[in-house]
Amino acid sequence: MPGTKASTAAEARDQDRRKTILRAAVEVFARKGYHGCRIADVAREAGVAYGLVYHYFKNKEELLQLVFETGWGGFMSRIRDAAEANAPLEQKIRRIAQVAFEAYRIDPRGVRVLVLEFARSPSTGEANRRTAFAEVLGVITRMFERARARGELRAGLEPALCAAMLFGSVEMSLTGFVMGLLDPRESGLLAHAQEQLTSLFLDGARATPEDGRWKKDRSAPRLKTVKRS
Amino acid sequence: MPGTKASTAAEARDQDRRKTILRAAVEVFARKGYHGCRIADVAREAGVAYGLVYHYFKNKEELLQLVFETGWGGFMSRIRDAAEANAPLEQKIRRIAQVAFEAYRIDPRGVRVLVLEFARSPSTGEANRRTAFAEVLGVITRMFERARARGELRAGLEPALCAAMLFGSVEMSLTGFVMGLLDPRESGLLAHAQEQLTSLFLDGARATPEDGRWKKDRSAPRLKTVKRS
DNA sequence: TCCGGCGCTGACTTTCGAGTCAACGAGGGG
DNA sequence: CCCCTCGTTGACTCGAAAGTCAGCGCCGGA
Repeated sequence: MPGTKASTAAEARDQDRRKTILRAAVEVFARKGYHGCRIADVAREAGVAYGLVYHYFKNKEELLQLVFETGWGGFMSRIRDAAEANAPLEQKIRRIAQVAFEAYRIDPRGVRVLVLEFARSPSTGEANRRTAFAEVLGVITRMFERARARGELRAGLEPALCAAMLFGSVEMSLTGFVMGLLDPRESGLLAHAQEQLTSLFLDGARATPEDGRWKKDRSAPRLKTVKRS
Repeated sequence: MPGTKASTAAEARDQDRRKTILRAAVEVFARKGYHGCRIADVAREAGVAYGLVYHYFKNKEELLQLVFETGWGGFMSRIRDAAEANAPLEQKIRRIAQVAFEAYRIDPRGVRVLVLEFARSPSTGEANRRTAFAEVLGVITRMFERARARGELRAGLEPALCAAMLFGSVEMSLTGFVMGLLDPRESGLLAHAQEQLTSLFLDGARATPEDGRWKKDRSAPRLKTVKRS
């Protein structure tokens, strides 16, 4: 039936347009932040007319809401996969770190939006960000509860606080990268970050009595200080 | 000289007014966030006329800037004291945690503003928050560098990443409290938080041998479940 | 080639809040 | 007791950006 075919093709083009605009929104959002983001900018970035944005999205809020949901949804599902995997705690934590830093490597701009803008901006009021944090922290808390039940967690540690600390570590590290306070190019810091995060979280920062023990042969133990002024 | 006396008294009253408005600004800011904050709200909260705000402050930006500087400045100087104290790493970390959680206990509203609004909102554009984060992370990074030089830090840990993880842990825990995801009243969680943060950061989350021994077979390809239940 | 619909356009309207300013009145000095 | 100063007031101006809409022109079909 031609009608179906045509309408299908039309719908496909529609979706393309939507995606174009959405991608442009991410771009502008990453560059100028939530407040500095004007619909006119999004339209220009997408190469479409101002009014068209309102054809595809009810208003600015809905647009930004969708930008967020897309990005956050993807991130969340990966985190959830990692946290709910059937694996030892160590592997789960490593995977969580991996999800985060890999996301940054692949799409720094998208991470920037999530970490710096969405996580704290009143887009749909506060409910949104509150829900988002509650979601991650909830998932990770449950991971630690299970770990505790299995005896993988050191005694006396409150799962909810562990979750806050783990996610906080991840998030602030990403913030450091995103803001340029940590330089990803420097001595493979980005690659190192994932392993250090896992290691520090599991075994702590304290020097061991027999310090000098290494899990793995690493060639360059000396890293120049990464400090931005 | 009466003139001096009068002008002094006048100046004192001036400062009172300024403080009243500043305090009102913190209030409104905590309640409605940076974006929802209108000068009209601040004026109403302070019980003064709209125009008077502009007598005491150049513009909205300056007003909010001062709100931040006051709060952040106090926080920073305490953190700096803790990080630069002449004490073992463990004590410094404990003090940093203490500064944060104590601040929350005393003035949740102020912490709310700092943690949820200031830390991530484009107030004076981005420069502000970038500077703020750079400042804390810089101070804490230096703390870890000194610790490493003294042999207090486990080998292979990058100070800048340690700093991001420590501060991230603190910040996300506070976020949890501020957002009500962590309940401070619950079994003394607030008091516990400080100790757990220190303990976990220094010694890790991994169960100790007496908790039940786990081996970390990183390279084992078996993703199959670990039998312990 | 002509027609008709609709995706698309961007100028216009509306809304909203920052920042201004002319005037008011309390209170102190002459 | 009056006037003058200046802190204070809040209605107004102005600009910026969200959101609307009347019509244009592209494209597919006749």
